[in-house]
Amino acid sequence: MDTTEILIKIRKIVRSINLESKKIQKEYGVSIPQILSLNYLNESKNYQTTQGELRKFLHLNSSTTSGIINRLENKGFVARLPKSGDKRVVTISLTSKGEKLLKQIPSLLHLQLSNKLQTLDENTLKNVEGTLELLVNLLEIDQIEASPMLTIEDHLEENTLDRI
Amino acid sequence: MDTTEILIKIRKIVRSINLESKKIQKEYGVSIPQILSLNYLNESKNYQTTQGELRKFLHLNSSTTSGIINRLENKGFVARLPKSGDKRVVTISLTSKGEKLLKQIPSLLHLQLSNKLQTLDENTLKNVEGTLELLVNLLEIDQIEASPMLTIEDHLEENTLDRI
DNA sequence: GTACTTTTGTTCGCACAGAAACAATCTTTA
DNA sequence: TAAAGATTGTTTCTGTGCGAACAAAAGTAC
Repeated sequence: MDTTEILIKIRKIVRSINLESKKIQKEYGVSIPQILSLNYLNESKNYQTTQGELRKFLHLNSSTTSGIINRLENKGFVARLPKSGDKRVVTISLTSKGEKLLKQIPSLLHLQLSNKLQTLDENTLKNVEGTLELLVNLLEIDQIEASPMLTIEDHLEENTLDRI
Repeated sequence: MDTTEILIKIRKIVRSINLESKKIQKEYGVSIPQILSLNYLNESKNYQTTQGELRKFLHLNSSTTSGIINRLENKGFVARLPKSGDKRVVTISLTSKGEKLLKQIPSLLHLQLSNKLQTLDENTLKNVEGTLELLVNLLEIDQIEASPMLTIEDHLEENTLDRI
């Protein structure tokens, strides 16, 4: 029964993170995925990116990414600029209002989980990382198998984008 | 930057599990939370339980649990029997249709994650469990702090229910 | 150079998830 | 016993997340 306990533990971890996301949303009006998006924009060239780049960074479905951008756009933190050469591509830009917000929000490093993690000693932290990496790999093998040809490239690309 | 990488890794794990849940839902018409609920009912006395018990087992919000029961009820796998002594309490019962479904669904142990986990050797598996336990504890401390008096009991109660 | 295919995003429908507000019922207390 | 409070669920609102269907634009083939 070890494996089902692992499933439940993962569920618990997810739930805790969701709860923290809700808390942040209540305080600052933006959720964690929204903050991750704003952060990505803030560190992008010209404070701009495209839906596709953001999608790859967040590892999310295109429709989900669209929804997150919609909410940020409605609040005025982000603007869609459909101007570029390829007219299919929508350029997303951080607004000054969005930049102002980012400065007021405590960095993600101040999240409860991050804080707690930093209290761990070096070896334990490395172990945590290694275990998660193991789980990620265990799970991602199937995704590659279940996907068409391009996925292996996507996968490599994803890994190179694994930074906040 | 270790901590942000950990956050992203957790996101990836969650996403994989969600994808699997969607796949199961497409094949069998029920999602993982719904299957967990049916399983719980199947192992309960008289194939019956209450919303509150199920909520504690799933570690979910009352409104979320309500929604899951609604979907199961609409499909006829579960019935609400408002008969018990305490008229606030809603008894939930597994229908024969629900029992039939459960027999056709491969056990949760056949989930991809579970299968993969079983390929690991004893020590690695123990390590995975330990790490997740560590994360759970790290995260749950805050929930207790942030909650009113009863929470500590709730927490203990939750732990005794941590089986599928 | 028109027809087919691919790429890029959006929209819709669904499920999950939580908070807040509410209703109904039970319990306590004054 | 009548009023105040607690408990149990539901409903409503919002956000995340995915797949399917779609539209628009770009690229390819013939």
